[in-house]
Amino acid sequence: MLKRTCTCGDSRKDQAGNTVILSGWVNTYRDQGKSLVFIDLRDRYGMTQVVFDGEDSPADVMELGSSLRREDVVSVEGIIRVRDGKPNAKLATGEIELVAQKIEVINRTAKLPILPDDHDADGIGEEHRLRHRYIDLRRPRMQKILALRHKITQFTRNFFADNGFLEIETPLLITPTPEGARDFIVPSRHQAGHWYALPQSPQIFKQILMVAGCDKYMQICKCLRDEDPRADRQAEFTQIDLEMSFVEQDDVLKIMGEFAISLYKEVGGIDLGELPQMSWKDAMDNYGSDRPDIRFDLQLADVTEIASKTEFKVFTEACNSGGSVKAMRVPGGAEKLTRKKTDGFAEIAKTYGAGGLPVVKYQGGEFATGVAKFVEPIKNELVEALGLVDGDLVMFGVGSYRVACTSLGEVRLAVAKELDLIPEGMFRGLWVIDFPMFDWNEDAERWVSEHHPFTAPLASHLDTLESDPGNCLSSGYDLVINGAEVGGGSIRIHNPEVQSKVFGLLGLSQEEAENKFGFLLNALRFGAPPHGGVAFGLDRLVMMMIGTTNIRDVIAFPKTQTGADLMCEAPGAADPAQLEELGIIMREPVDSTEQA
RNA sequence: GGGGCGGUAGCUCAAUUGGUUAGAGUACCGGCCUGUCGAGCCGGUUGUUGCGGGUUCGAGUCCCGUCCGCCUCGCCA
Repeated sequence: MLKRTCTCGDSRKDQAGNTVILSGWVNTYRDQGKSLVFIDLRDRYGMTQVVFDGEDSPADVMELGSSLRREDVVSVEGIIRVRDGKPNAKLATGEIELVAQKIEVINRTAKLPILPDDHDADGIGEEHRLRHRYIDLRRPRMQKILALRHKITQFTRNFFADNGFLEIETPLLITPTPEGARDFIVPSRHQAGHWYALPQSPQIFKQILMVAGCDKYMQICKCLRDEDPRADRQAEFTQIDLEMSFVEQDDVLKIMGEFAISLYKEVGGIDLGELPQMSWKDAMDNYGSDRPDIRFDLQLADVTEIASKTEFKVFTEACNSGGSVKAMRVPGGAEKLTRKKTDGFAEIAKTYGAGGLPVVKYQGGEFATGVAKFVEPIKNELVEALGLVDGDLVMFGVGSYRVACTSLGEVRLAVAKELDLIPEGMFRGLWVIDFPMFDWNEDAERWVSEHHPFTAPLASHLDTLESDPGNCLSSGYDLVINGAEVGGGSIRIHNPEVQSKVFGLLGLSQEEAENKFGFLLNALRFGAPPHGGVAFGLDRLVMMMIGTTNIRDVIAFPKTQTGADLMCEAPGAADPAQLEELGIIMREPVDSTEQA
């Protein structure tokens, strides 16, 4: 084999005259006739133009050169020379070319299902890209993403190692636990009828590592949650998982904030600025979200009290049933937002549980259109409360507190997009803190954890844990950047009695708690230090730095909406003998030959 | 589980109101061309219109079912 001496991204003008060997894929060929052929040879590092020239290349090399087609794999030995023709400004190697002297055609490609060069690949359906991922990943864009992801994990390991964290692995085959997401489960052969669960996160194990005296732990680990995916999440994803002992909330936020800021700066070249803290209540009140996008203003105001003075049934019903009316002033919205557009925003509000989206314009000192006649009696109060100026438009979020806030909060994001209020290239992050401990679930008629069941109540709220769980605040915190949750964590409960109380509030009996979480409760009984930590979503960090909203772009071998790997065709049928061994009987036989 | 969009050549798409032999670009094959770089010019091969059923003289087009992909609500401690 002709062994390469440098890569397709290396050569520059000052190496003219050198003999080198390049190996790679034929990105494109340009056949100019019997005795002049160009190919762009591509590898991970770049592209170099190779020229087969009747005057300078041997005849047999010339002939092989002209037979090359896209994605053939070749090694070429040749002499670097400054290009005869114009340089190509698009290539780092654009000033030189390699004059072929020897060639080895290592592998010719079969008929290509898709083409990998970025220009052609832009329009290729994702289904084809996933099915033929080995070709898709050759694209420079995908190579760039894989490299960035590597840089992020590398930076992460270095940062935390420098700060005294130990990287410790935790098991993949663990015991199923109640609460949280749906588990993926794995049958046990030795104990037929018993099942492992795959971890939703290493949460309990990292806490136990703290009890075990490890003090500072980190791991870059796969987490698995059998829930329906979205554009920015899928069942199998990766967390940067961390835990620290003998710390309070501010200690954790300090070092994790330093990590985030330096990661964005060092790897992404992005200035995050400082990371302010905002309470969950303020985030909900002012931004209608627990992950507020603070790159633009457009804040919400509470006008419940004012709205209760109207005769507008939509308002008064919400007010009388303990709900809220939120208002958002859109500067200049009276002109910019047509009826058609506000109708579109109303659809968004409805998606998030609101009945609709009352709207009113403020022009010439009067309310116009929409619900103008209903809000006329509270005009002065509204103008003052919202600081309305001529040409503004006001949107109302109505419903329960959470519906009023979140529906209008989602509309806020849509309005910002519509009016182009989000500055390009800006990154703004913050810590959202002081989450509620619990949220009341109507269907189950019980409290559910806002964060997770191991989150400690704020010390100042410990007394409300049992007396008023709905108003008990936790020491949970989320890192939010540009409106996306990129990490979250909490100070954990290190007292077995408090942990038992929380399990009790979540509807787990003492017996169930011992049954399901006994090992954690035991660990807490044998000398648990105060501890807390964070988990960052690695996929989201990569997405944000590369500027994509598609999580599959940042995962080498991602899954589809139905959890399939189109390349290896997982999941597949099991061999009946395997099932027999595991003691599993299928209710209906699965056709193992089935094809899509 | 619900809602929405899509599936036609290897790929990206077109195909009038249901109407002749389903087209174009690209890839690939052949030919021409010595400075191209998304090369160009000429010619050619390529179809279970996702799958199954129905309506009709006639279905890519209409109806029903189903599969796959994407977006989304629920869900994601």
